[in-house]
Amino acid sequence: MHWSDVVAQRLAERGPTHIVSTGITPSGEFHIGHLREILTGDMIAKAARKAGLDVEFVFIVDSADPLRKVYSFLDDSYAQYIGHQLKQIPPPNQDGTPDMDRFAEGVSYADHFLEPFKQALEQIDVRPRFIDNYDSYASGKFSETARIACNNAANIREIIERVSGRELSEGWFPWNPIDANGSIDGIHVTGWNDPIVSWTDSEGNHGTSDVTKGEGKLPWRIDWPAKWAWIGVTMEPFGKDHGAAGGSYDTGKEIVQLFSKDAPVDLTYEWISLRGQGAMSSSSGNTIGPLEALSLVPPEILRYLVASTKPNKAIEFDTGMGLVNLADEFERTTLRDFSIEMQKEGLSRRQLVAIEDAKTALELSLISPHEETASVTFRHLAMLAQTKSRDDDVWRSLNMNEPIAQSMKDRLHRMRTWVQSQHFPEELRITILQQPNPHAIDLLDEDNMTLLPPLIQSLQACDWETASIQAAISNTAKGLEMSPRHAYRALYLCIMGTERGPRLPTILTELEQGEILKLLNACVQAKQES
RNA sequence: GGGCCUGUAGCUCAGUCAGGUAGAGCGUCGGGCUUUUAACCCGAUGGUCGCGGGUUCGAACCCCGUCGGGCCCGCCA
Repeated sequence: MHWSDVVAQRLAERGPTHIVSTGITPSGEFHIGHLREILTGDMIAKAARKAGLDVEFVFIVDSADPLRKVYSFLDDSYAQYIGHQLKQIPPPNQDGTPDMDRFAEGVSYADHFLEPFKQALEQIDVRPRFIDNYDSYASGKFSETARIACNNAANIREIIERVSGRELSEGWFPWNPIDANGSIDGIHVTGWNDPIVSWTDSEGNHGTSDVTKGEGKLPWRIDWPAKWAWIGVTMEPFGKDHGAAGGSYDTGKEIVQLFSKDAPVDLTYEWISLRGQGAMSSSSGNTIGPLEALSLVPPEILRYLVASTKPNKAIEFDTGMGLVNLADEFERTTLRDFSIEMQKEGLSRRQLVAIEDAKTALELSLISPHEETASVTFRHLAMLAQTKSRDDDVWRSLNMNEPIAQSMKDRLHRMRTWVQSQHFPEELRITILQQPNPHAIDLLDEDNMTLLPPLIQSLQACDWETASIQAAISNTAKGLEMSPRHAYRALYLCIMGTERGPRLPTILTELEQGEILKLLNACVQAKQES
C-alpha cells in the first residue's frame, strides 16, 4: 500500500471527518524542503478523500513568530526588529534593507516571503485553506486556549520539563506578551489575572497584555497544540526536528489534553538536502526555491519526487543528472498500463504492491486535469532544446502538429531555462570542439581512420544542408562496405569528443563547413602523429 | 547523555510492518532497427542483502549485539 493510503487508513479508524494541517514560519526564503511538508499533507488529504473521508487541508502561516536574528540576507538594521512578530515588520529590499514604502502599503515581512511560495503552490496544484496565525491571535481564535494555558501554567511547566527533560527558567510563563517596543524578547511576566498578563520589559517599562486579544503569543510548544485545538486538526505531518523524542510533538500531545482535545495523527518526514551540499538552510543561502525549481522542472516531477519517496526517506535533490533520471522515470511511469500489469498471472505479493504503489504515486503526481500529450523524455527534449533554436523546429522533429498543448510548450520553455542554467549536467551538454580532444583521438580505431579521409572529401563536396550531409556520411561508409555506425562514431569523436551523440546532420548545418573540415583534418593529423 | 533514520547489483532505490528459492530502473556489454532523435526493441551482465550471534524446517525480513553513514533533541520542514 502506498504511504499516503496507510495514513488514510489510520484516519479512517479514527472517524469520518478530518482536518489535515501543515505550517511553516515565513522567516526567510522558502525552499523545496518546505514543499515536502505541504505536498505530504496534500497527498494525505487526497488519499483520505479517496478513502471516502471528509477532509479539509489547511496551511498555517506562522506569521506571529518573532524574527529570531538578523539572517545573512538581511541588513544589520534589522537588529531593531529582533523579537518582533513577522507580520509586524517591514519586508526586505533586494539589498536586505527594510522596505518602508512597501510596508506602508501593507506588505509585511511575512507576506514578502509567503507570496512567491503561494505562486509555487498554485503551480503544483496544492490549494489549502490558508490560516494566518497572527490574524488568528488578533481575532481571538486563541482566547480559550491561551486562558487555559495561563490558568494551568504550573501544569504545563511540569509537562514540558518532564517530557523534554529541559529545565524552564524561574520566570517562565506560557504567554509571551509584546513589550512597549513590539518585541516579545526579554520580557518578564509579573502577574496573571485572567485574562490579563502583567509584564516588565528589558527597559523597565511596565504594561499589561490581554491574552484574548492577541497582545502577544503562546510559546511554540503551547502554540502548536493550541492550534490543533481551535482548528480541530486531526492529522499533521512534520519534520523530524519536531518528531524527536521529547520534542514539541511529545509535549504537545499532553498539553492538548488540557484543551480537551486529542493530538492529531502524526507523520514524521525526513528532510530534503541538495545533492552534495547538505541540508537546505535559508540562512546559509544553500537553497533552491520552489519557484526556481519550477522554472526547471514540470510540477508533476516535483510531486512525483515526493509521492514516490516514503516520508521517512531522506531526499537528495539533484539538479543535474538525478533530475533527468527522475523525469525520465516519471515519463516511463505515465506510459505504463497498470490494469494490464495487475492482471498478469502469478504475480507475487511484492510485485503487486510495487505496481499499486507506482500507480498511486503517479495519480498523486498528475496535475488535474491531465492533458494527453505525446511522450518525450527529458533527455530527448534536452537534446532538441540545444540543437533547435526555433520552437517550431522542435515540434516538427517530434511530429507534433498545431495546436501544440500548453503543457508541452511549458516543458520546452523550462528545458531551455534549464539548459542555460548552472544546474544543467555537462553530460548532456552538447559541445563542439575547437580543436582535437586527445582522449577522443586515442579512441579512434582503424575503421574510423579508414573512413575519415574519404568522409572529409565528401563533406567538402556536398551541399551544407541536412539531407546531403546525411547522404554523404552513409554513402561514404557504404562505399567502403562499412556500417554508417563507424562513420558516425568517427565524426562524434572528432567533433564532440564523444562516441555517440544526437543526430549529427542537423547540428552540422548550424556550424561553419570550413571550421568542421579544419577540425576533422586536424584530428586525422593528430592521430597519425600519435 | 536521550532518540530517530539509514546500510540490498557499478548508481538510485523497492522488498523489512503479514519470514517461504534475491527485485526494478538506470548504467555496462552484445544484437536489431538496411540514416543514429543520446530515441526505440531484444538479449546478456551483475549482489557473501554492513558484520556476528540467536529463534525457525526456512531469515534481507523477527530478536540480541556490533560497525559505518546521516540527523534531531536551543521555534530552522
